[in-house]
Amino acid sequence: MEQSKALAALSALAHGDRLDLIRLLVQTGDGGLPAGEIARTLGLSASRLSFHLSALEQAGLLRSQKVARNVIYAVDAAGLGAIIAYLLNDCCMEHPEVVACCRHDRPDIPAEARLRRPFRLPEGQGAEGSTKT
Amino acid sequence: MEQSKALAALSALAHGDRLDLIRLLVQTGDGGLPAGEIARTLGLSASRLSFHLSALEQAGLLRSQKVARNVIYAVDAAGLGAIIAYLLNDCCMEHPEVVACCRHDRPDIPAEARLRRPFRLPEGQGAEGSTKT
DNA sequence: TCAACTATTCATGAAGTCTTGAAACGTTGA
DNA sequence: TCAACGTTTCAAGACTTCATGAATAGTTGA
Repeated sequence: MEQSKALAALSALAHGDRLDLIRLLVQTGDGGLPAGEIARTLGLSASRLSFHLSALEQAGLLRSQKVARNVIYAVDAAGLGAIIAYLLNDCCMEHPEVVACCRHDRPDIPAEARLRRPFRLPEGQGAEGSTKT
Repeated sequence: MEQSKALAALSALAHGDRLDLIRLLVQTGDGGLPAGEIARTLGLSASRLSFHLSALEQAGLLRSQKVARNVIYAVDAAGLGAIIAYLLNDCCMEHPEVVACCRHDRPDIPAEARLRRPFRLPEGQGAEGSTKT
């Protein structure tokens, strides 16, 4: 990963609402959520959410897909993994103590917390199958 | 780790010069480097470097120690590990694909690259043994 | 005590980001 | 065709961060 992309991802993550947004979408899983649902859940105005969503999508941390009149957002796991890998490997050179600090197990996170609230579209509305530009 | 601390750390990391600074100090190891040496290595003005150093130290990513007329800076491995752990565990809930993306081995980083250029003080100048406020 | 050295702080202006509300755009169903 | 809906875009102002050079402060050795 280039440094410029890493900087874009770190800047995108350095904001409370956007961190909440990532957490929500990680919990939701690959199905993702439509923008309006995210706005209601996080209590954000439509325009503010749209601003945050596009910041995260431009940074490669989210994917979006237009479905009917909704736009469904989901985390881009590869993008999230890449920025963490950048910090761990490129930046910290796999420094043994850094690695030790962040690779401890977390038995306190129950498995069901990881993929809750899967989003289901109303019947009859299929996905378009391609990622939005 | 609280979200406010994570945000401070992410903001501090979202800057090219500061990422270079972390990389340099990770490579240098626990001995650290004095501010002037860092400024010369990275080609930064003294005031600009001081600004970046205090941003990183306030975010808990560096430690400093006054030694003779120098201030020696070194990475805070626990702090660096904590922000990576925050992203991986608290934010991404150990999402399997995210974890898979960032835990691949990196045999391309030679071991000697991790702790090069250890800094040695001129003889007779001992450390004060306490971290600067 | 004084000059040299190391590092930090301060003031200034430039540049960038954030928030808000209004307007615009495309989709859907009547 | 038209109104309702979901979402994005835009403009303006508030706020924050950044870069620069000058001033300040502490340490050392003569």
